[in-house]
Amino acid sequence: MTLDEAKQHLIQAWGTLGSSWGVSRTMAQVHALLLVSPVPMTTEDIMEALQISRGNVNMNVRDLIDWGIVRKVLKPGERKEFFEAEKDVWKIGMQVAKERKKRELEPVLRALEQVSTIEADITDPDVKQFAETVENLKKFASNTDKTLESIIKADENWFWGSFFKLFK
Amino acid sequence: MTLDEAKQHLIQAWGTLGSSWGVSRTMAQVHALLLVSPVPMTTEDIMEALQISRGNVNMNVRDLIDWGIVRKVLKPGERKEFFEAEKDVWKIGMQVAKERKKRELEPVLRALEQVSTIEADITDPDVKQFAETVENLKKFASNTDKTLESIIKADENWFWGSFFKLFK
DNA sequence: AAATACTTTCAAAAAATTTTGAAAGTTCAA
DNA sequence: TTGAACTTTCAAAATTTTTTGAAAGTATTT
Repeated sequence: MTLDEAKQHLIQAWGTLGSSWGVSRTMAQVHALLLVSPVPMTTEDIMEALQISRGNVNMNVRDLIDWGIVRKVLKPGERKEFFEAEKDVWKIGMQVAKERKKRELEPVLRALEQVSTIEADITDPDVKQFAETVENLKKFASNTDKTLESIIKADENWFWGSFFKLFK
Repeated sequence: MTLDEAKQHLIQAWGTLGSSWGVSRTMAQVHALLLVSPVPMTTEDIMEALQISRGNVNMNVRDLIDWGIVRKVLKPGERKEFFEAEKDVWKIGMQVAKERKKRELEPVLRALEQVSTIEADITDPDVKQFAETVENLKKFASNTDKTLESIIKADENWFWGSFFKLFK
């Protein structure tokens, strides 16, 4: 397998996997492409490499930037914008965990909170059962949320931890 | 809010959230419906409650059974099949973690493994960079995999743990 | 064996999502 | 201020996913 073949493979695989992770194929492919590119790429480079339209590249790159795993790079003297992916896999993982928590977990919690304001006859066994199920879901979701939060916080503290050690 | 309104709310919310979790809206709704139903439901009940077709109910219920979070229940004397959701939220979480690991993480690992068989000039800095990125992805994915595995194993052992204590 | 009461399948239709590309918008140099 | 070099937007088109419903399949009763 040559380097280019291997890259092609990885980009395709990442794209396929993207769909099962709830990310569009193209967004995953753009990410993979930038991830394995040794240098930042322009919109045109990405269009060329993945054979997709300008608008498509623009939207997907913007989304990746929103996710915090791709950065805009401006080269002095160049008008064009270049893009590069975060290469530190741990940072990518943390960023994705953070975003998914925000986008997926927090809405669940809000929805459960709203539903648990049900004011009905607690003696009704059906109401009791429902309230209990919702309560359990809430506990589970909020535990998951807190666990993720502390992992993320611990990771962010790591920097400050080493930073302060310099001064102790 | 009445009980039925609260149930409707939860089903709708679960459906919306499903999409961002890579699960189809309807599958999530069927799951929510069964989760808040105090009794097992038939295909017809589900059709009626969610206003969807027979085939659709059949497929989504089958998928939920594949995921291991819904069970077929046969009532003596009844020809129809009834369905009920696993109500233990921790068990649901574990089951979902287990399936997602199998369906999402393991394919990533296989794809990375395949790509890392690249046989190219290691002195080429581009090849080196690529190999390193893939290596890091592999490490991260396999760490995640192992962590999940041990949580799942620990959870499964919990039962045997208490079971053996009875005999010590 | 035939009728009945179900469940499953799957091709076609509908719905949702993604992609395109041309037009509008922006930025900057001259 | 104008024009060149880019980026962004968005309505329409293409694609993918989901849903439907009728036909086929299966099991049970008579």
